[in-house]
Amino acid sequence: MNDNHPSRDVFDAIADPTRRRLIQLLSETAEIPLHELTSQFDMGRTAVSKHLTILKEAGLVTDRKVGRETRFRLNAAPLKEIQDWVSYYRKFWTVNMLRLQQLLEEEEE
Amino acid sequence: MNDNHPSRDVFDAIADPTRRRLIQLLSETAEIPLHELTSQFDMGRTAVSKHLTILKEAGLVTDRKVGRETRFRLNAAPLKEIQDWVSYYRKFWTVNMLRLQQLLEEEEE
DNA sequence: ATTATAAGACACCAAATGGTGTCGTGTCAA
DNA sequence: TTGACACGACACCATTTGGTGTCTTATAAT
Repeated sequence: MNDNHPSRDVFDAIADPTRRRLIQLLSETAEIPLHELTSQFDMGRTAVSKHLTILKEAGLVTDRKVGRETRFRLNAAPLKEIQDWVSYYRKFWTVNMLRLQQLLEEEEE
Repeated sequence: MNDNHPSRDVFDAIADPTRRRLIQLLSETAEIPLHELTSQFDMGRTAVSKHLTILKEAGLVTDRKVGRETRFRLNAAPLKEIQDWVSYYRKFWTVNMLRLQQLLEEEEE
């Protein structure tokens, strides 16, 4: 069970807009070959492939060879970590905390 | 009302673990001066200050000068964008979609 | 008045990032 | 069997990133 994948931070993986768009595309179809994904972007196959590698390292996509194609699929499970993280801060924006804190501070002075 | 801040992508801002820890620290106290934040990290003041600048550009923190200190505070509101984004993918991990898709595919072949 | 503290503004640097182009190979089609 | 296609593996490059150190200035403390 050796890993082989250098294991990426999921936060890091979703930081790039191209990778978020890849995730979006992969969520729309069960399985998509590289060349088909590439045609959706203004960049070469190599670049798209690199982004997919990063997503793979974060566990967000898996791939398999079918004939001469490499087909990619989404595995959204690691995104749970993002939701867990962000949900903690929800209480800080539901009320307008910034305004609240400012008022509290003006009083204390 | 000109911006002045180059406006950062929130996804980009939270990609760095140091910045996430800063957000964590700022969520625990209403307002913290730079030197106090710096003491929590294994890096110089300049580095921490740079991270805070990035968070500021993303709108996640605000700062104000008090005496010789610069005090920082959290503004979690922009994190809503993260939650909105990730919540869309929740349906993909609630069921074990990966396994499900694999099964569907084995059938179709 | 002198000294210590807090922090902004730089200049600097190594490593990572996000792209490119090319070459070689396996696979499908004519 | 010949050619086109899909892709991995590189080598390469400019820019960004994430850190450093130094200098200067404003403020606070003694």
